[in-house]
Amino acid sequence: MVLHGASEGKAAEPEPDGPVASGGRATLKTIAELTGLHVSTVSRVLNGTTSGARAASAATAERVRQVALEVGYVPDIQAAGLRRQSSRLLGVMMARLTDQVLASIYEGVERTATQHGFHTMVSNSWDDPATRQAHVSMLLSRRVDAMIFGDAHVDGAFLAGFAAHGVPFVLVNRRAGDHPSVTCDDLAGGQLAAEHLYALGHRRVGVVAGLPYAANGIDRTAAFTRYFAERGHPVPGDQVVHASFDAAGGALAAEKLLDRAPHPSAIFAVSDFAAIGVLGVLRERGLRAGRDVAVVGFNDVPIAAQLTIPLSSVRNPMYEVGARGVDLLVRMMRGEPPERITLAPELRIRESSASPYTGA
Amino acid sequence: MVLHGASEGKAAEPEPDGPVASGGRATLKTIAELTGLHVSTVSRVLNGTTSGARAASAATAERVRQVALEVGYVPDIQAAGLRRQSSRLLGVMMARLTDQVLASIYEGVERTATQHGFHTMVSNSWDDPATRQAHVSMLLSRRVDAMIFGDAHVDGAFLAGFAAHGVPFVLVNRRAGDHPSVTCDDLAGGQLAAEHLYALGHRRVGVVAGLPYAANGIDRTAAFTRYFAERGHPVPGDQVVHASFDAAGGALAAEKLLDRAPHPSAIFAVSDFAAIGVLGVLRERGLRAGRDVAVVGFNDVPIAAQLTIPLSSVRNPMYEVGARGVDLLVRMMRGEPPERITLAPELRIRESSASPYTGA
DNA sequence: ACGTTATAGCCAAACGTTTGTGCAGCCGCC
DNA sequence: GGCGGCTGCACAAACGTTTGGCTATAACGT
Repeated sequence: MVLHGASEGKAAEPEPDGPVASGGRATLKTIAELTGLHVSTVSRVLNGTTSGARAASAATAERVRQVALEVGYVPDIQAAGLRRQSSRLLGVMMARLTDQVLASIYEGVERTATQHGFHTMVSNSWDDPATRQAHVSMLLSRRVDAMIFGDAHVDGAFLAGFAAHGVPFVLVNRRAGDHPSVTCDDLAGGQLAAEHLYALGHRRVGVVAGLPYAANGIDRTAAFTRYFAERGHPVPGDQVVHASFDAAGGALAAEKLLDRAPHPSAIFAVSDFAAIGVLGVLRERGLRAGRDVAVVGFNDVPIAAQLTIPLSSVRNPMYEVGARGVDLLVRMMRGEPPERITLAPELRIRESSASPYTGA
Repeated sequence: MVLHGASEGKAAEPEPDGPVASGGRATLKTIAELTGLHVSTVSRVLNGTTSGARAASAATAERVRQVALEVGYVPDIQAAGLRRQSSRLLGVMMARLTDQVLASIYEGVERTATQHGFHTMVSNSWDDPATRQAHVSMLLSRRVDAMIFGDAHVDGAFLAGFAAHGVPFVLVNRRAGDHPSVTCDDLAGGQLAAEHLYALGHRRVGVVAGLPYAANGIDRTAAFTRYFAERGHPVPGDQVVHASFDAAGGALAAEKLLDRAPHPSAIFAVSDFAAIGVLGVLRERGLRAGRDVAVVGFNDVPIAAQLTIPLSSVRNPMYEVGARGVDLLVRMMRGEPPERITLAPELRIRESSASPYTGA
């Protein structure tokens, strides 16, 4: 368990005639000199190329591994990547990891990438084109083998340019154009929320719609409003307000929605944190969520169920989205065709939307 | 803004006599051949080594930059790192990025590292030794120039071993031993919470203490209980319960604390998300936070103020912790001495602990 | 005995950079 | 007009790997 560097060896150890490079960290050369073997042989042993013709003898292999352990050899992936022309590195762009949804997706990405033998390098783009561009250039510079984008804009302008690099990529969380992607089935999710509120008797509803360039918010909103429109209760344009996915955005949007008289009897927020912002504003105005105004969020983050007024939400399999995204990417790198995958959402009804509309 | 690869050039362009390596992506060699210069000259130009004696002429430099742009050259940092023996990469270990506190700290780390010309590579350790070890080995393999640990265990066993690598590091979020670190002043923070609740009249208090190996939780708890003990109201051992920092952990701990009769009149949770778990349990038991039981959290995450019962909290300058951590690390790499820095917390009183204890 | 084949390992080139050194040409100076 | 110093670039050696090709020995079948 305890690691130890090359410099930790016994100082008085008698050195073989040749000057053993004991200066910096141990490299293949260090081991080669110590064992009297050639560096290529050491490399093959350590890479487990034991199968096939090129294998070393069992005894040699054992000796190499022994010495490698002793000197605390740790391979230089940079050098290997240079030679191999592949970094075994996946670049990941997220809008921001303080968004728990994106952090959860990233966990799925990281875990699954590790299983496939890839490392990941993640950056926050803050949904800002310049920052995104800078970080992507950085990742390209580090020769990532592929990319995962969790911050796509629905217009797909950036991705069109990026595709020219020939680096394979898949989108998670937000789809865009016909690029390969793994997302929650946001249309189905939006409809679930609509069905639920409609069934409760709500007809005057408002939507906190998320950022206008994010496909997840767009789809959730579109399916939701379509459902009401199809039943003869179209949602007026001013009752759909765009805002950031966090609590502050939700609060801002709620202010606008509730300034209208009569205020909506139900609010659908396309993100739980935005919904929490809505709950806060309701309380400030002396309205009780679940009684005066029904609230439904999206994603079903862990705290949704723990809130003082537990929040109804559409469950988004976030970890799964990340995991499946990497799976798809790996398949694509093997030459399999790109896909657009959607994962099924699930409605979780809680107190914030439990009681039927009384027409108050 | 739009990127374009080397393969995007006009196909019919007449090539200079030598075979121009137009196959894969553009390298220094590509540019060298296109300009008729030597690769070393190109390198110097592109690295902005314009100062001093070795500079290229202004005309040459301009031509090089022009061609570099045309062929869409993007440097190979791996190769540069190999030669330069420094990756300009900072490794970051966090317990898990779905913890908004750690994600915020990471944002500070990422931003500040970028300012200093470093890239960051972050991994989730899940507070699990084996996973931590695996990811750290990975980062070492990628030849990180330094490390930031946000997941230190207070015993410091792992770090003692790690120090042998000679890779400089600083701790953020959780201190350990006398390793350099940047943390919130958790002792001061715990005391702030204690002073506040004591002043309100609470004498029978409980603590949700966080994970037993996390110094931040330990310090916050220690200062809190010490304050009460010094005033003749020691907190019984069974009223200090350890749990994870998230809502689930807080809920679990709250169950235990409230099973006791009489239950505590105030609960201090060393994390806001744990506090939210506490709020949930209070509600389930028909107790009202802020009236029946005062609750104070820690960190002051954005949603604390937005909750239906806004949560009192001790503000932790999380972003700042990350940023200052990198600053310190960079200074250390320049040879300046290590430090242990603490940042001042600040009490934010809200409804969850606004009313004085009535002795109910 | 001899050709064939498998085994075990060495050799060297290559990946794309950076950087110390060498070397022309040119300018100015005495 | 010789010479020192500067300018502007080229040369080549690294950095640590991986990998195709090669060689020497051994085993083996005929």
